[in-house]
Amino acid sequence: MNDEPKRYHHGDLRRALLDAALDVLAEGQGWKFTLREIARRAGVSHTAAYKHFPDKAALLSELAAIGFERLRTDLDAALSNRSQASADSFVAMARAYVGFGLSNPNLYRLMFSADARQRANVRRDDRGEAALDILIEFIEMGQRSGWLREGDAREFAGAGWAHLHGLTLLMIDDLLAPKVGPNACEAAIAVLLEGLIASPQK
Amino acid sequence: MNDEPKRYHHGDLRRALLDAALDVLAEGQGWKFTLREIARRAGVSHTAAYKHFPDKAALLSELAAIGFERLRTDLDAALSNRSQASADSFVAMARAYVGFGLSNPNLYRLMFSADARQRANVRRDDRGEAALDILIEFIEMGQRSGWLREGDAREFAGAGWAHLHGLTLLMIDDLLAPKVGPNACEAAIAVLLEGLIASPQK
DNA sequence: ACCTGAACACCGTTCAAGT
DNA sequence: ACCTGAACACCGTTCAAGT
Repeated sequence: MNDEPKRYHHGDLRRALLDAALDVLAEGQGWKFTLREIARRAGVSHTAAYKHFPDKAALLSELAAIGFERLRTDLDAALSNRSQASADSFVAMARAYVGFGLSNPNLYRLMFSADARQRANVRRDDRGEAALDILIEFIEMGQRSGWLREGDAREFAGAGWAHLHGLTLLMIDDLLAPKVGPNACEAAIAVLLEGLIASPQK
Repeated sequence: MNDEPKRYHHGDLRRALLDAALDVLAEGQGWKFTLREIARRAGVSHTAAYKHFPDKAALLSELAAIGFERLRTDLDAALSNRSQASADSFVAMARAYVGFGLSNPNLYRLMFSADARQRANVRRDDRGEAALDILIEFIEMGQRSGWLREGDAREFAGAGWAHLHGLTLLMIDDLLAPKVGPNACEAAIAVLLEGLIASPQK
C-alpha cells in the first residue's frame, strides 16, 4: 500500500510520532517511554520531534488528549442504543469506563499523570473532563425521570467520576482482586449506583 | 544539639536519605526527584546510597511503605475516641483519607506509582492495603450494628477504598472543584455513605 | 564496614548544518 | 519547510579505590 520507500521528508511525522507512542503504550510496561525510542520507531532522528512538539511534555499532553477523546467515545457508545437514562445504562457506562482503563492501562495512567497535565491547562474544558460532562448530563436525565436522587447533579457526577476513577486505577494495579475477590468491580459499581438512586420511601 | 561536625561515616545514612526524600516530596512539585539530589541533601556522595538501597526503585518502595504507614496512623486517629462504627465516624475516616492525600500529595501519588510498586510485591499484605483492612473491619462492625447494608464486607470495603482513592486523586489534581464546586469532596463522601447504609424500608 | 571519584550508557534539549 | 549530527548538561548505576 505504502509504495513510497523512505523520503527525507516524512510526510506526517507528527501523526507518526503519536502513533508510535500509542503503540509503545499499548505494548509496554508502564507509561514511561523515551522520546528517542519513539523517534527510532518512526524511523527518524531523535531530534526531529522538536519540529512538531516543543518538548516531551507536549507530546504526552497530546497523547492524553487522544486518550480522553477515546474514553468519551467509549462512554458514548455504551450509552447509545439505549433509549434513556436507566440503571442498566448507568451500569453499562460504568463498565465501559473501567473497561477503557483495563484495556488501555498505560494510556489511562498517562492521562492523569503530572507530566501530561502540566501543559493541559490550555483548553482543558473541552476534553479533559468529558467523563464528568457525560455523567452530569446522565444524572440530570435520571433525576428528571425520578429514579435518581434529587440534588446537585454536578456534585453527584463528581462523586461518580471519583468512584469510577479510583476503581479503574485500583483495578489496573490489581489491588482489589487479591483481597476482595473476583466480584470487586461489579460490587463497587453497585455501591455507586446505590448511592445515587432515590430512596424508595422518600 | 548535633555537636559532631561531619564524619566520614554518616551514622545512619539510610534514615538520612529517606528523610531527605520525604523533605523533597513535602516541598517539591511532583513526586519525581533525583537520587543525586537526595544524596546532595544528605551531604553525601551520590553513589553512597547504593550501600543502603539496591537501586532507586527500592528507595521509592520504602518511601511508599512509610506513606502507607502514616495513612493508617491518620485513619486510626480519626476512628479513635469514637465509641463505635457510626455514620459520623465513617465520614471522619473518609475526611482523614482525603485529607492525608491533600496534605501529602506527592507522597500519595508516589505510594501508587508504578516505580514504587515494582518492588513492593514483597510483604505487601501487611501495609499496602492497610486502608482496605480498616474499611473491612469498620464495615463489619457497622453491619453488626445494623445500620450498614448486609452483604460481603470485603466488597463494600473495596468499593469504599476505590471511591476514596479516586476522590483523593481528583482533589489533588484539582479536577473536581472547577466544575463541581467547593462542596465536591463532602458531596462525594455523602454519596459513598449513601451507597453503603441500609435502605430504610428493608 | 562505609563512602568517594571516575567512568559508562543513557536521556532531553539545543543548534548549526544539511536537503 | 523539514530533518540530521554533534554537542551539552544531566541522570542511574558500576566499580576500583580510599578511610
